[in-house]
Amino acid sequence: MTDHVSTVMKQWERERPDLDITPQAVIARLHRLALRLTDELVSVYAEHGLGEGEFDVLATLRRQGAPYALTPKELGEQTMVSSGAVTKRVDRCLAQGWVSRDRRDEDGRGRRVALTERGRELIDAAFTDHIANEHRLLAVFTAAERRSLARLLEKWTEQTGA
Amino acid sequence: MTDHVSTVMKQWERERPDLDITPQAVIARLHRLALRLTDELVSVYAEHGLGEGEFDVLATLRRQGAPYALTPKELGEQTMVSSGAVTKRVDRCLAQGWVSRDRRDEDGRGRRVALTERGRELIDAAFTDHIANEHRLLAVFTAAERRSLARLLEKWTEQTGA
DNA sequence: GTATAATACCTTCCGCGTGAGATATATTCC
DNA sequence: GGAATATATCTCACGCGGAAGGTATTATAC
Repeated sequence: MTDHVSTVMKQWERERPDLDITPQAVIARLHRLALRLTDELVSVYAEHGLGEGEFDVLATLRRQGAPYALTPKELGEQTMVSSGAVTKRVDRCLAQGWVSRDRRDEDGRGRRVALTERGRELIDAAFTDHIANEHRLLAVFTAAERRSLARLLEKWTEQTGA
Repeated sequence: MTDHVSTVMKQWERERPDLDITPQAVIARLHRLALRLTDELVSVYAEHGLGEGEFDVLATLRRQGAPYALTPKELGEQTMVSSGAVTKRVDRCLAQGWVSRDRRDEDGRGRRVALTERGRELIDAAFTDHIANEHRLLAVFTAAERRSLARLLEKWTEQTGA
């Protein structure tokens, strides 16, 4: 009860006693935690010379299975960023030789972004470290707590439609 | 089990059976959820003409209680952004007449950022809507689930040191 | 009391994502 | 087949935050 969010909540209870600010116990904490976790995850990406956007692109391609390819549109849908962001992220990966970008024969409008051999090796190494990092971050919890947390988040996700 | 994260996890299980990717059930979901929630919260700020940064500044000042003032340094510590970001956020609030920024007498290096009357009225209205929004977002859960979730997040926060 | 260091804030440049619009190709409807 | 529309991608201007460096003020050491 001595963390930042608790302090903030006490301030609001004093200043706005007309409001029930209990949701903050969940929502504010979740946001702070997400920020903190992002920093932790990004630092591992950085060890492999990857930014968050690049990791996102390479990992998304990798998990599709061979031949590790998607269109920019699919990439954007799966990673939840705008089309402009996809173009730039792929540009950066392209400049490093991690992916190729070709015209698709079936549809001249479409492109096909695919992992190169170097890209696949890189993301395999980075992803291995990434998962180890996630295990480390979750080490606080017992297996039961993890399941409980996963279930609650899943329920929320479903309802909220994310 | 049909949400995006579940799909992604199945892909990884197929592609990297050497890894235990169960942490993703928690971490990936938490990140997606945080993004989605941020969008929901920001849309309410926007109804009051506020961006996330401005809301953050005004709310932080408001919850301090009268006279609703902090130094830029304190503001940055509480909102977890860089000093450059504080300057710009305060600049924007200043331009709208929501805060004042004066030199402090005790220490000529320091400044004192304070809510104006207009700023206080604005954040009081916006914060009321904000809390209603949070209640709406948490309506999925029973009271017990909320407590459970809050407790798990708090435990994680403490351990991680956020 | 003066030189040095520390502190608080601001300025500037940069990277990244967004969103609107531009371009190229494909589809549909007559 | 041609016009209108739809689709896929890219381009560009913008906003925002980070980080490094600059300036002003205060504290410290001698």
